Amino acid sequence: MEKLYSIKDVAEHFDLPISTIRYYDKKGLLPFVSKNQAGYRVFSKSDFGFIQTICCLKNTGMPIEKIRDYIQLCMQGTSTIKQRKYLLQEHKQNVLDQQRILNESLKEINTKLDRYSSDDAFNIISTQIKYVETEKRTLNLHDPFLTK
Amino acid sequence: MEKLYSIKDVAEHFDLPISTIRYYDKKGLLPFVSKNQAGYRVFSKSDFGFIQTICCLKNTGMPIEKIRDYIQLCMQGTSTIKQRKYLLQEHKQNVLDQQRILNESLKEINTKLDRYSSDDAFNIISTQIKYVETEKRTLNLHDPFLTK
DNA sequence: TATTGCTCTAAACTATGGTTTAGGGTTTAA
DNA sequence: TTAAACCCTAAACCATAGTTTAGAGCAATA
Repeated sequence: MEKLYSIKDVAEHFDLPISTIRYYDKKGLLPFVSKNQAGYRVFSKSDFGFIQTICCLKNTGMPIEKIRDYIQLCMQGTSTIKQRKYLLQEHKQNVLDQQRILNESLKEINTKLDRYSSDDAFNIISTQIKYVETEKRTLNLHDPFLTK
Repeated sequence: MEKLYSIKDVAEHFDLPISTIRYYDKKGLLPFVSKNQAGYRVFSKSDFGFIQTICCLKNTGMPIEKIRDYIQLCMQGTSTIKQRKYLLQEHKQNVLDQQRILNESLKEINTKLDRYSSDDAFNIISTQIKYVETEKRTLNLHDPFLTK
């Protein structure tokens, strides 16, 4: 049941441009990929697992260089389990931080959307504008609003 | 109680480099900021509100150009409320997508961390390595593991 | 009043993560 | 056996989001 896959197969499976896969290979992210006699990359099923991991780390904002470090640790066998664990624990904290920031920002966006969607949106925004204009005038600063 | 603030004050408040604030101004994100006779930027309290919004959009991955568009709509007064709402609704969907991706990726990371933290980590990883090596051998591909 | 610290612009530079192009070989199917 | 579809590398190119530098002016204080 074992099968070989081309770079195109991989690109389609992960919805990535072929050029990106080549780029990742050049950056050292794909040391597990073989090449055939013609110099073509040939992928096996287990390579898909590694690439899935690469996409997961990429999607959570890990820089290419660090992904490469992680993959290289994987290639060094069981002796690097502790290092991989530390690396992923640190990254997990980054992901949790990103989630927190995203949540907080989403609240701000929802607050604004509620205002814009309110029946009273016009009056709310008008009042805000007037407040800013008053403050700017008091401080002798230019009125930033373009409403002539 | 009205007060003026320098670029340094703003930088410290938002924990941004001064150079970034100048960069945002150059990119058109800060049309509400005045300058004094010496050409120095002077910020008022209400400017902090706009900049808070800019940071919120930046933190959720909105490109500079789109933030500029949003701020410019704000400066055009109440007539652009509907456009602002659409812009933010679209962006909110992006944020929700980001959250989904982050959640899914976090699950994968946790799965790996569980493995690395297990008492049986060594055996689990060993077995995985052997599986890959067998597959690669069957397909006549090189063994990517560096364990001599 | 002079030093220190703050500010400015313009332009060059950097980092990251790719994409595109040029030139050329391989594979498959009609 | 040839055209279409694939694959390769190297190198140039691009976009985004800044940062740094150079050269200069303003402000506060000892």
